[in-house]
Amino acid sequence: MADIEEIKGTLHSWYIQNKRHLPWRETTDPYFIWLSEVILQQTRIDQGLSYFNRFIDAYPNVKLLADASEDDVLKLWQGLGYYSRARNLHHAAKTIAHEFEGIFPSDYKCIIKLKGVGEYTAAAITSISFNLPYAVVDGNVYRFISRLFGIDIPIDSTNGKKLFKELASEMLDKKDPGLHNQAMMEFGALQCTPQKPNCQECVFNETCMALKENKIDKLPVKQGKIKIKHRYFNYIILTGKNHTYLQKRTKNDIWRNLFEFPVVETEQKTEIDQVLKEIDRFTEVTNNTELEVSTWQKQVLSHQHIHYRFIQLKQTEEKPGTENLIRVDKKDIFKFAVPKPVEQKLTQLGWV
DNA sequence: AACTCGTGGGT
DNA sequence: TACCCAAGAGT
Repeated sequence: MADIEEIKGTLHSWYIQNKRHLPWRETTDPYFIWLSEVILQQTRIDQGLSYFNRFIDAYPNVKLLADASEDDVLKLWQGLGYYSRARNLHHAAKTIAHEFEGIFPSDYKCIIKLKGVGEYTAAAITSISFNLPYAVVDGNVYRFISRLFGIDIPIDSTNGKKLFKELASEMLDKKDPGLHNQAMMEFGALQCTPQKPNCQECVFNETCMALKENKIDKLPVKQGKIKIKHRYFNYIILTGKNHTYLQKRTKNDIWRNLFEFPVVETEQKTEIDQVLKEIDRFTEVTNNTELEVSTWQKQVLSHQHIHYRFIQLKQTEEKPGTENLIRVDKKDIFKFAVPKPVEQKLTQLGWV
């Protein structure tokens, strides 16, 4: 095996030649680095890039983000998923504005205390923005290191996390930790890819243990397997000529603090009549005509499959419900952050 | 420490 | 199709 210094040099050169040009690589401002790192958590660059640009456009500095409303921040985050990131981002912005006078903290211990900033993000910000020697360990780094050294300890085990963090720290180039960390991740993302990496043209194809032992497709090892839960949402669209009703999801559940049509959740695909009984919670069915029911569709989440359909009831006589329904003019619906199934329905209806 | 939180792309 | 995975964090 080549020594660590040689590996670092090879990686460094590879990065200089192959790195992608991205907006957050044009700056070391910790606000922009932080924003990009939170957006990119569990998210591909292709998916997050436009969100980054919209956020720095809407909130050019941390104070402006802190002064925004959570509803507005969530609206800008709509479609990106893992909405706790947006809520925590906003919360942390307020912390920085109020406790640090709007100046982004520069040491690891302060940064990692911010909501939504864990070990990975704290290491990324401190190394890239402040040139501090903290090694990042993300999915790319796990994959690259496990293959390079032929390590089959599960990356999602306690021992595995500890070992990979130690190895990443050993490999870290303390003279340029920011460049090194980004090189590790970029290499994992572009060269040492999850499926079918091009090992023939890899700069480490003579040092990589996994390639030598023909174990590329077996590394890294993951032990955890998630169990999928099925849920059934009957969305009730109550409409008048120019309005409808929305609710805010305030429980500790998926899509927390996003808006949606009032929903009747059932154990399975229930008969319409059964659901209609529940609708009396919202309004009186007898005053509604023209019932329109969509087919079932499915939204796949990490741990859940949400089966959903829309039951549209056109009201001839307005009867506001009893359960915190928000009466919304159709022309104002675009202001609300909504989950993907609702967004698609709104688009189909031509309301957004 | 296991579980939960979205969405989209690739095979 | 069904599965994997993606610049992880909070509880």
